[in-house]
Amino acid sequence: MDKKFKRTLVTTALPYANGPVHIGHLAGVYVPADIYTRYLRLKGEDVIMIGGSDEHGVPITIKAKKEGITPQDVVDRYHNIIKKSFAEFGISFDIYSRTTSEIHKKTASDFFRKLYDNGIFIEKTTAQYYDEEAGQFLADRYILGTCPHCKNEHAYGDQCEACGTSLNATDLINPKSTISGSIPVMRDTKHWYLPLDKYESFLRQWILEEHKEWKTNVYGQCKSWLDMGLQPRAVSRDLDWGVPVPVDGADGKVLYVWFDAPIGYISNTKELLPDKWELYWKDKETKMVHFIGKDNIVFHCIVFPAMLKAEGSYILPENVPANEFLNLEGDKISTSRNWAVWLHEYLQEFPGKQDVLRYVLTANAPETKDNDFTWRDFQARNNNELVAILGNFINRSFVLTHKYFNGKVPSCGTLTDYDNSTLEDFRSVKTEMENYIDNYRFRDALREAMNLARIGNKYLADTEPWKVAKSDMGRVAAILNIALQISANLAIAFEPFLPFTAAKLRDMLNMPEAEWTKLGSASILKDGAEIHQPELLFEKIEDTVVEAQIKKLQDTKAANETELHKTSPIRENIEFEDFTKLDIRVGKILECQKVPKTDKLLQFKIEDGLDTRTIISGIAKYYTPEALVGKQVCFIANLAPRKLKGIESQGMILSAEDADGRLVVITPAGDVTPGSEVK
RNA sequence: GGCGGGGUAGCUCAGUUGGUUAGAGCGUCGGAUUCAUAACCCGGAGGUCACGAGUUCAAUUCUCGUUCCCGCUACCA
Repeated sequence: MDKKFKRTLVTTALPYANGPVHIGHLAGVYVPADIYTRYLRLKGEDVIMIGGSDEHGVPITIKAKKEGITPQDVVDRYHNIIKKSFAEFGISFDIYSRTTSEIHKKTASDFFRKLYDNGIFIEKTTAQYYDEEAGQFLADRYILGTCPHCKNEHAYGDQCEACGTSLNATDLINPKSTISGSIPVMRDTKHWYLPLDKYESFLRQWILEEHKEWKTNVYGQCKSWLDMGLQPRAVSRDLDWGVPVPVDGADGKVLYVWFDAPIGYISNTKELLPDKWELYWKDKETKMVHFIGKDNIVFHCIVFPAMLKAEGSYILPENVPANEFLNLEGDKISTSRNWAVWLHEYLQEFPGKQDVLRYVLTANAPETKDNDFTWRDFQARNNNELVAILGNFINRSFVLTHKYFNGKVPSCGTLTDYDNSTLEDFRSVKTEMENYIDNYRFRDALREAMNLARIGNKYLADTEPWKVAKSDMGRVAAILNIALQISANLAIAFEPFLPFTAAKLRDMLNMPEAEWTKLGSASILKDGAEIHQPELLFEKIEDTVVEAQIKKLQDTKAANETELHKTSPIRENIEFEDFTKLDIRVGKILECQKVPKTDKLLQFKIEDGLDTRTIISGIAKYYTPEALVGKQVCFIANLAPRKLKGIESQGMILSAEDADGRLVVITPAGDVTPGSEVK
């Protein structure tokens, strides 16, 4: 799109306030967004960058319950950590607010109400678990029961953490409310749905036809969703933590967190600019850009635009430059496994080194595919690039100027052909960088900036002012003038990427303002202007420092291993009668085949002594059908039948689960008659 | 299983609307140099562009199949 815009609205994915921020968040969203915003500001454009914490949703209420504090306590804690660390790291939000703010509650509520009044939503009544004692509906996470898969008695309604299986609340055996401990009952509840299907043709046209320039990963995923066909999505939940549904008779219902969260972008803009926020959200000449990670593509490209379109008065994003994921030392970053480099810890352990991390995360940003962050790479990029190329060039320019010209910018006089070709080289950097940044290619833009320093180093190496000084000081003056002009250019070029370093460098150069328009100019510094003594911009990072970080991660890994291999405690005793209710038998596998269109399911035909029966079992990852035919297995014969992928499964084959999750079927040690009871 | 993204030099990654010698940074080897944080500068080596088939005068690039990694989605009685 070659449209001309008057202003830019940059939004950054709202971090979920149930944990601190890590390098994956930074590389995927906040560093690129900050670079983009700083760049536009430097060009003098009208731009605002919006951020905030996402503070609603079930996981936060669970965490609060676990720790015996209120949800508000939880979000207060993490919101403050996140906000503080962002500020310290130099992410230059115009506002960093939160979805528990009053202004957000009102904005989200009004937004819902407008769609409601316009008859956009579909109302649907479904049956869900209800806790009669507590008088409320139960989110899946609030229901505990026995996992039908691994028999863990502490499985949640959405997932069994013992075996990793994702569940429906209705799957649980002996469901119990975690709030009151009572047995929940099914009760009808009404919810509102956004009919995404009605916006399908609009989205098709808008994305697939009008935004072919979006990144391939973004465009591809949108196309995938549109081709699958969109379904209405519930926008409300039975929960007491969130924005209440502003409709009569909706007591105990709140906006579903994905509906609530993106509206946070609007609320936070309102909070920042109470009088002119609409300019940024409703004027066609505003360019809205959502910075997100790849896990958020659907919400920002399909769901949120459908919401905005339904409302009617808002603009839609011009681009959604989603990044892929950053791995850490070869493994996926994981909050729950503590496999991460946490921003607040980094800031403590590497004081004053914000720009080093910003540099590394940008130079190796996951712009087109998942990338890997390693501490060795962090060290190498610092020592070989920031110290050796950028820091060193600045230092030698300053040292030479102080040595030969008492710290005053010498006048350049007449230029040689070589001087001119060097000036030519760095003049083009501005256009190159603009081209890259305008297309969200920050890694390439950063490389261009670094090339400026390479040009400088080469220039000094080729012109050898320390030799020329013995014969021709006029020539030395010209050389150092150019070296200092390159330094001044570096102070501008690096400002979006390394704001702390750029500020320090400007200070050393006595250069109060960085103006993007001057990038490429060889006359930024005036003849005779005084420059300060050089300070080192970067320092080497020693082996011991990165080794300590690697050790820390290894310890985490070891702790996770231990945790994984810990045998779970024996559950509470049951009566003999409870045991006799179970009818476990030995059966012979007559036939076995994979259930089509599934990864994990095998379908068995089993001789049970009286007849044959069909059983489905999720062990396809560990057994091929051929390997099991003819074998004898133990199975539960009186488990209520259940349909899976349209096939009725009449029982459950017993397996042992190893620490790594591998399933091994239980077979009798010797052949027995099919149908024999297991006691 | 379906869909999307990816598999390119020792490492981390670019790129190719199909066309001679496929790039960068780092690492490595060699040279030069000493203003500079043992830094900089110059040069070399290093790739059957995941695998197999097809289309084509020509495929790393297009098509199909296989395989591995990541994400979304279905699924574990």
